[in-house]
Amino acid sequence: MSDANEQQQKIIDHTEGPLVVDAGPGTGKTSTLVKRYIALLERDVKPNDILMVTFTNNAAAELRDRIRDAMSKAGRLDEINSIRTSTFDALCLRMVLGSPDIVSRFFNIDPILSRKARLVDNESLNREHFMLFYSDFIREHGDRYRRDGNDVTALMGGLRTDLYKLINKMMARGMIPFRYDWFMDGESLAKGRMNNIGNVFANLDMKKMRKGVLDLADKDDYAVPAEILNALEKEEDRIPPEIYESLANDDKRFLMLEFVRDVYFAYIERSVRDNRLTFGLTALFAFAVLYTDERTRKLHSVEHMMVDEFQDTNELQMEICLLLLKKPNLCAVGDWKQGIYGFRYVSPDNILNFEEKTRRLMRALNRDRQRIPFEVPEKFSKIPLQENYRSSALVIEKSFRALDAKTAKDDDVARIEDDPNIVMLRSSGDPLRNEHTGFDMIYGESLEDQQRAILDKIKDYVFSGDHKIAEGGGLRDVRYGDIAVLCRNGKFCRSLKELADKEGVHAFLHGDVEIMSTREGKLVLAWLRYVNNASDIKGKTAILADMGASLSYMDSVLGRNGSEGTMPRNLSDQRLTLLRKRRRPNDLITSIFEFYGLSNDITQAITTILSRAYSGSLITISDLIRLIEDDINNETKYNVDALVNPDAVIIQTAHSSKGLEFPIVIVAGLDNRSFPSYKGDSEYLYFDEELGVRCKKEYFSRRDGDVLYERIINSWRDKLIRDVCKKQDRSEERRLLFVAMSRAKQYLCLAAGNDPSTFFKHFGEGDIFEGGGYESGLAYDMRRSQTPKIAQYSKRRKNVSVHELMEAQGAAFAEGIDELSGKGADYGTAVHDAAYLISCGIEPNQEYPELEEIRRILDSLRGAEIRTEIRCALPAGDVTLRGIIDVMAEFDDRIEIHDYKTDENDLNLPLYKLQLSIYAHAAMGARGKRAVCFIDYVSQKKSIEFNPLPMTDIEAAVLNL
DNA sequence: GTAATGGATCTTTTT
DNA sequence: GATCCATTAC
Repeated sequence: MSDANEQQQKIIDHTEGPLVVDAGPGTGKTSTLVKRYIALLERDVKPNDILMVTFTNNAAAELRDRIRDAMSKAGRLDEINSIRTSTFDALCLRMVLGSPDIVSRFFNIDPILSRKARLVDNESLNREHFMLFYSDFIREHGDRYRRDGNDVTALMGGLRTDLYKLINKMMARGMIPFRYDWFMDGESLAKGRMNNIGNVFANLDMKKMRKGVLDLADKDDYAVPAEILNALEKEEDRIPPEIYESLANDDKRFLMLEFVRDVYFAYIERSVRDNRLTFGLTALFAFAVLYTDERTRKLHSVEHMMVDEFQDTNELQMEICLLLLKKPNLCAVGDWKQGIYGFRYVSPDNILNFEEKTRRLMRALNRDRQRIPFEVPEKFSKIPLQENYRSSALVIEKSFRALDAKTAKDDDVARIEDDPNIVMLRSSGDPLRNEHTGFDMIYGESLEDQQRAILDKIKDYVFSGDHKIAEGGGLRDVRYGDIAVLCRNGKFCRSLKELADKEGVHAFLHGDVEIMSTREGKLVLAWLRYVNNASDIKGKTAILADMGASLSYMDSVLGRNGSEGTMPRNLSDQRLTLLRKRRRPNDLITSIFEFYGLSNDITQAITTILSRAYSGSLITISDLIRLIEDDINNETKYNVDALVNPDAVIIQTAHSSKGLEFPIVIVAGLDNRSFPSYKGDSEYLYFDEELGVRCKKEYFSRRDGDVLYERIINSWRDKLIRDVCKKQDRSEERRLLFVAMSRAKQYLCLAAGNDPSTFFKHFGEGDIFEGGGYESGLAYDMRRSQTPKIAQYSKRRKNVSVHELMEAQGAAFAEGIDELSGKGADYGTAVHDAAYLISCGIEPNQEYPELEEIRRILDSLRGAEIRTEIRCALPAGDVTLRGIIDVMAEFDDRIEIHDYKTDENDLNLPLYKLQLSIYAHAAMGARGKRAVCFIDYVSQKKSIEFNPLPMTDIEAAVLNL
């Protein structure tokens, strides 16, 4: 391990009292943490008294490995098994299951959590559990919330999902309900700080306010009370107190708050009764146990605590940290600039205002008795790490520029040099990185153009020879695996990956996938339905449609055109086989995939998820069906452990790139409204620090004679508050851009489409560094930087179908193409369709003499992964050739490309060789294996095997166009 | 100059 | 259904 730099050493030596480490990207915080750990041991602190907390299992495991390593080097082998590293969640679970009975004491409820309580990590199942509980709650207590001309039950009827989300947010925020009130300051948090922000109203433009109210009064789906309008009439230039009062508080809202609290509390009670934990509940209960029980506190508390990624902690986690300390030795390591998890109710506040928050929380937690056994420390230290060992000076400079990029045209963001919280870094890594570095910007005229420009840029990095990677003190050429493309959203990732496959660029998509919406997921759903109920039309239709059955065929099979209608024999047989496995879902699902010869990362993930759900709380096949349907509806994503090709470009979201580094990074999709994203909170029920718990809808009733009109309408109060009083904070988008850009070690590139965002323009328009005050005194000069010329991707690639290309190859062949065989083109198509059905395991209802040969060919491919009718694309010259491969069989060592021909002679052979060679090159590019071609003359019962023609022949053919 | 209107386009996810 | 921005209206 290399020596620590000056600042790192300060951190290592700082062993007494609270310490915040501002660890920007690439500053070596993990190695500093490891060294600090060893330093503590050398001061005779026992391993049992040092707790290292991280967020992910990976991070915890890595930290543990590195500490072990360092300890064995330091000759401390005897203590190696006492290292305490943990994730927050594992730590909390251990504490809860250690003293489960305390939870009931804290909440004063009858049911008692048992040691066998289970943590359910499937979000769909948890949501479903909540919904079941909620229906029971409404049935029993719904009437309570219909009073005083209000009906919260009706209001919430359509907002159940929002309610579930809100409760989870409140957990993270440390808002805890009791039966009749809230824990600590929960109530004032729920009500919001409206009373303290009178000055917000004082500064409001009365004209704007008046107009806002009057506009809403005119609309059908709002109901502004008459007294508010009257008040507005009277007061000319001052905001009438009635409006102020009505915005801040009103009875309707208070009944809603009561409802939310009661549901929240009853949900906790029910979860305890069902012995069922979620991640949120586990943390909440861990806090409850620590807060209540001195014994548990003593059992788990430590003298030293180091928390990594502290900017990602929420309020509850920070409280748990404080309750776990014997002494004020909390070392919080993180970087507020990388706080990008606001949507999980985390804000960089914990690290930015560490001192103030610690004081406040300690006071609150010790208010009635001393739970934290020390006084609020006098001194809080903050040490920044300023040496960056990852990136070139250029990359660092550009990354920091992200922090003052405007998120909208009129955004007035402070320049980074004016922001006291920003600590500049110097590049201290391999000096070769500063020689071989670059910053580029590219854009295209459309989304696809942008993605093609990205792929071209990748090829340029890899093949032009203009770029070198610094490694082990030397230089080497660029490989695909050095490059990462970081996008704002998953959709962009997926479409880019698709295009990369078509263009033969080796790429690997990292990230969670909506696996239930894939073909594999839908097949399982269809089969489960069909197995569960032999007359399930949806299931049967999906199975047949997947096999490419025609509409008329499906009608006859499903008995829709008057006939009896039976499923094909092999399908009904398969159903019976599966039915016997209905109690063994793992086996059942595996068999479904086997039937299709499917075995890949997606099938793997689906099998695991469904089996796990089954072994948990689900019992029947209909439960599994519901789970899959839920996941499809809710677009639930699951992690898929894909096989990683070490030499492939990594495509992932900017969020998931946190903590990683790559020699070359392309930040993609810097498009207007996309990155930065302008999308606001879509929840109708939400919590906001200032506004408290609010609802965008309200219950409205009007009595007209004997008739009562009831409606759920938009809340004028909420609309006004958000329109007039709230400005939205998009700083997180800047931090996300910062995270993405600072992953790069040497080369950085930004990409946009036809409508670039403010972020993209920030780096492209004019010389933004001119006259700037970059007198930071650091080792590089920012003003030296050039604004790059933006290379536009102008030439749009033309798509050419393989058949067009063949037709263009001269008169000699043209004749043959039009009449594929003596039997005509229609006949050829019919045979192809039948062949497709056979490859899917279905017997076609029409028999052709050629099918015997086709069965023989498919038989000969046993052992290979067979895919049929695949679209493929191959860039050649300045066009992209596209076509459909009849059969592609992938063996371990090779790929076989087959194409059925019904010709009676060999006249078109040279042309077909060209056609299959194109397919072969596309397949070789996509799969990285050699390919062999087979022209299967199924009418003549012979196959011609050959090696694909070289690319030069294909390019020559393109020139003939 | 400012206000009203219309068009385009819309996310992230450890445990 | 919200929200920014460009265009039009005054």
